[in-house]
Amino acid sequence: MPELPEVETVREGLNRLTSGKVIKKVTVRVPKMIKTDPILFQENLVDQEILSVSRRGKYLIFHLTDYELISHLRMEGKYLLFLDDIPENKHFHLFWTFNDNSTLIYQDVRKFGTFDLCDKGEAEAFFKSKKLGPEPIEADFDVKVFKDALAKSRKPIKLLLLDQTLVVGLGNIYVDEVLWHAKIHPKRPANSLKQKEIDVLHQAIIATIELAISKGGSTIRTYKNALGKEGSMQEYLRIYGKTGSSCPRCQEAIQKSKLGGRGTHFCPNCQVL
DNA sequence: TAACACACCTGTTGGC
DNA sequence: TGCCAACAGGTGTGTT
Repeated sequence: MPELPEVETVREGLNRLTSGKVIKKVTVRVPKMIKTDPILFQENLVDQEILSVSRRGKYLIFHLTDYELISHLRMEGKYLLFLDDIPENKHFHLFWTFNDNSTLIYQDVRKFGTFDLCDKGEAEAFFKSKKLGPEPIEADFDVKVFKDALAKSRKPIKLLLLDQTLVVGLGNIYVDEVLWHAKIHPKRPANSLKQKEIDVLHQAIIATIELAISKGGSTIRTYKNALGKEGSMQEYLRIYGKTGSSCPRCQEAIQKSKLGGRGTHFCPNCQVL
């Protein structure tokens, strides 16, 4: 389940493996994943060079000669590069064959991933239309702006952090982790948070994402990076997936409930509603 | 406009 | 052993 740290790790691998390659052929097996015109998608990508691969939130951006290709991995999307022979796999949905005969493949068991092909310079407008919040880094993520946004909503804090408008990159795993670190119950209304709690939460978001990136992300189910390697952040998770285990802080049994349809882990002692 | 429910999708898991 | 329902969850869309 790629969240920002996993996407960043994939980006790094893709940038290393594909920059400088020129696309010679595109095969799309699942057209519905292409959100712009699938025919134009196949035609326009031919002869395009991959200049670099960047990231905005959980989106990957392939910077091409004349276009910007925006890719979202959603739940289980992953990229694989084959230098020659390609094994048969029913979950391989998109193929880019390069000038050196290597092939980049997009694999996605659930077919949730999306692709948007934009003209050069239009990616920014695409992200603006999605109302994406700042990156969870000190330079972008202003605590005062964060505080003002929280004060305007009665939504449970977990759901607000998941919706990508206050800050990008958090998914179900890291939201549970940062709320545990900040000792905030996931169901707390956003506008009930005190200044000190917001400061701690703000720092927990930055620190958790930074640590996760340095560990290559978390491999919970099927995630692997573009080099086929697993991350190690799952060894540093304190609460996600630990239902019934002792809280590392107070030894109380960790509980799991549903919030917004998502499995939600919390310590009933440290994170009081 | 905000809040919420549900659809998308398929492999895995647990209960019977 | 086999069947079936529940579950996993990021995002878009529809409803209230």
